[in-house]
Amino acid sequence: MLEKTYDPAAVEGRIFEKWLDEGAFAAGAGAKPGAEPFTIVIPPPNVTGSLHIGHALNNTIQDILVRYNRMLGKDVLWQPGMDHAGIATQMIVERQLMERQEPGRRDMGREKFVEKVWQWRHESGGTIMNQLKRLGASADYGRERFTMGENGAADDQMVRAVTTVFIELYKRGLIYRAKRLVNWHPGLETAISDLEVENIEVNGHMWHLRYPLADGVTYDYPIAFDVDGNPTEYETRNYLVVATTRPETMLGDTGVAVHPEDPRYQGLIGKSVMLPLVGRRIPIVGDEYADPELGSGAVKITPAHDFNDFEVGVRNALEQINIFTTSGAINDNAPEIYRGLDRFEARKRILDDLEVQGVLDHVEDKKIMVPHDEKSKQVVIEPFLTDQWWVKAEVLAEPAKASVREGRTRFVPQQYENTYFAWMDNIKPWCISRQLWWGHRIPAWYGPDGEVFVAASEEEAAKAAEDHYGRAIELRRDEDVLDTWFSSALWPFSTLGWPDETAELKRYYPTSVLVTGFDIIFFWVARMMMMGLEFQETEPFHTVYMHALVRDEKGQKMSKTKGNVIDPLQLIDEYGADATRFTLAAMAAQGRDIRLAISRVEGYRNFVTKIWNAARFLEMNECHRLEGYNPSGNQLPLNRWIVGATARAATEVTSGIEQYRFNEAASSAYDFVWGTFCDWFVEFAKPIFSGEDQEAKAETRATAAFVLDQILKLLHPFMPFVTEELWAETGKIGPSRESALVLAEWPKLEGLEDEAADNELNWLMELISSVRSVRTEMRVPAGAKLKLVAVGASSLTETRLASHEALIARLARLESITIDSQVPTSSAQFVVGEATWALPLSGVIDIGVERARLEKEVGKLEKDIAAIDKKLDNPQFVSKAPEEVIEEQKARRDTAIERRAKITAAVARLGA
RNA sequence: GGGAGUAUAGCUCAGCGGGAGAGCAUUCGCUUCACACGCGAAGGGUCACUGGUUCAAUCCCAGUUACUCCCA
Repeated sequence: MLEKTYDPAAVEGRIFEKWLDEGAFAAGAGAKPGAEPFTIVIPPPNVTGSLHIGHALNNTIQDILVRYNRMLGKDVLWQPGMDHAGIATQMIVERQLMERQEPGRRDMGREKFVEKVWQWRHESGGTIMNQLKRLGASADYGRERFTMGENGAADDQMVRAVTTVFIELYKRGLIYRAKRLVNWHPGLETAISDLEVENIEVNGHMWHLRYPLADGVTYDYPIAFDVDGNPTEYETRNYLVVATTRPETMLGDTGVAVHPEDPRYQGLIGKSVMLPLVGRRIPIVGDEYADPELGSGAVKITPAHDFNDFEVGVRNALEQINIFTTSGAINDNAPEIYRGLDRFEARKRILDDLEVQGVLDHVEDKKIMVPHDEKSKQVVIEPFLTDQWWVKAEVLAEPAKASVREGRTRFVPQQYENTYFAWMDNIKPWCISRQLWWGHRIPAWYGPDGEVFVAASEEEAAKAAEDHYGRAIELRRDEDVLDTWFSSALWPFSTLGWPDETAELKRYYPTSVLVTGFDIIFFWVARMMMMGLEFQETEPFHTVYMHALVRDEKGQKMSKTKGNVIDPLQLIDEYGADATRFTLAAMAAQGRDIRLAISRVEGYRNFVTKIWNAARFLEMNECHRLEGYNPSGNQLPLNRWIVGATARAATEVTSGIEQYRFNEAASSAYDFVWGTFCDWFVEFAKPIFSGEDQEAKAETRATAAFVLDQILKLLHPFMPFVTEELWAETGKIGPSRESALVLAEWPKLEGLEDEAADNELNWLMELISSVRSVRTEMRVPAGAKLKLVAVGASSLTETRLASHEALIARLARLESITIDSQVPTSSAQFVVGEATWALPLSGVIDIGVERARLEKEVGKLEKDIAAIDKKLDNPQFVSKAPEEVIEEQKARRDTAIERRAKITAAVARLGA
């Protein structure tokens, strides 16, 4: 006997262990012979991460797809794993060393430090994998991969994959080394990706500075204008005003740009200014980058510290002078008094000095966008000129764009293709080197003259160097590591064994679908597409499903600082994994963010309990599965109806999942299970179970057990735990189960619909609902049993009444049901089908209330009829609308008129 | 500045050209032999606004307003 309520906490762990023990998640488990493969690679979570609500949604959707396809009998692989998160992991271990007051990274040296990080990875990294298990994710954990491999050794397959790709791309001229501006993190002292930079609007200033013209040059600057904007008055100036939001960078200025068409400054192009504080003579150049409308129209150019200035510098052959150290202090390229000052301290000092020297013209307040480190949002990112390794993403992007344009990879929802193209069309060279110790070390060695040798090992590099120099020579390995995403981009094939030609690679690549959030479309999709096409010649996935962002109830992004984070593990603890998953699935409408409300989770927890109790009820009534039960062989309309309804539900759930409309699949299942099976079928079955008709009882029991089986299957992808538990419980009696539910066959129900049975049961439900409704409106005490009189009943209705009398009496709380030609006096009346039904309520009925109730309905019918008449009276409608629409309108009109007549008669019968 | 999205019941959201829906909340009733995490019933909407297309618009198109996100 099942417990009264389902206790997820007591069941989930045990069920999960069982699945693992049975190898239910292993690649190919339960696959039919000759089955086609279905593959999903997990978007690798970060080894330092823990499960947040976005992961919960992402993995719930993957698991729904995986479990569904597994039940279809496909050869399913869900490949799990994590990435090594270069920066985050290194930071965690460094912080840990500090807390333990152990020697820091630089004190212990690279080798020892990396060892420490590995130790951390094995001891405390990857908690998220266990958290995914709590969610019920059915990935093939035996195949878990890590972007750094088992230990990072050169011969580890995951490391070889990265090395091979690097060397190949280098050979193909798609990787190169160059000195360019990068986004520099002065705290971590490494380059970071543009995608790790967040531009934040802050209150800043625009400082206008007077740069004195060299060689005694002067010019006339307009200071007054007529109505047409033509200058009427000039003053003679021996300086040029430039505007800047970052005055400290002036130490690195190597030019001033004005627009070549700007009449104010045209004559100054080719002349020079003397840079204040520094005393450097720098040229005035004409460049369209200078916007005459912005600021003074003249702009200082600091090629080494601004992305736009860098371009201007290249165009005009300006010098690049770096004035910062790697930690963001002023370096030796600046005048001595500023050296060693932090960049913010330097700004203050420089402003003071400029003011003293009369260089500061004026200051205005301005909202400015400042690049910040997107994780901490505290550190200001610095454009910084360094030697880095780059991938020609603009070349790799071409085939990746073609794949989507030509439909070999499609996005669901499709509108995300725009985002993809927008980014791909403007893709910039990808900086792949990072000044870290944790990561794939770049396989490049340098000779004493700076000659580069890219090779798979030190031996190979040494050999190449010997060939080059004609003698053995000492090489120095590149200190840097690769961007974590460089290795993640290989994930769809590196996890399958590449560069070795494994059976898995052959079988499971390309994968089927990538499930991810739109916020990381560039990280994942674009890079995996580029690498997949370059190294496997095939797109890594045919479908990219982009799911929504989970927000809080008010629509705000969840964040720790706002304190509005909903922890999925807490939800699982409180409501169970099934309710948590079902909520996320039910709210995952395409192209729309999810505003997660706890009340929804609670509601779906109730749904889990409801299913549990329905199963419990069946168990109590000996509804056991029957060997050889044939759902199309049912005799009773009730049973013929419910199996048909089950088939409809199965079709809806199936098509919902197939179309990535998870909310539709979930709500179809919910409506069927609660609204049809529990609310009606089970209620209808009760009198049969307690009745004497043994044949009807046997058929209904078997049908109930059959339908419950289908329900468990249909819900399994959404609620794996409770369904598996019930599958086991209901498997204890009757024919033995062929497998656990996780490997059971997805429902294939065809030819079970029966229109006659549907009509009969729909009539029955309408009749019962009508009685209940009238009872409530007439304020009949719930306990009171009424008489029901049918007037004007057809023979079909009489037959139906006869066969369902006990049932109707029970569910509508009736004392008797009779057929008469007259409506008894003092009756409440209603119409179902062709008949008028009366509930004699003498002494109870308030004629006024009853009249009002009926007249309200007449009024509603009048309105409906008028609306339909308006359509039918319109010749345009009759001539242009499709035939079936016209027929439908006519039919609706007829039934409404008929009904109106009956209710009007009922009103008349109430008398005066 | 460029791009995308969203406005439907008190709240959170479905609704894919012909009769406005769900869950939660609200109100009323219920020791109905699975379930109060329940049962039954009810109230509640100018489908943001203005035009257009169409025989017909919550739905398609254009514009307006408000909000959200992405990119600069």
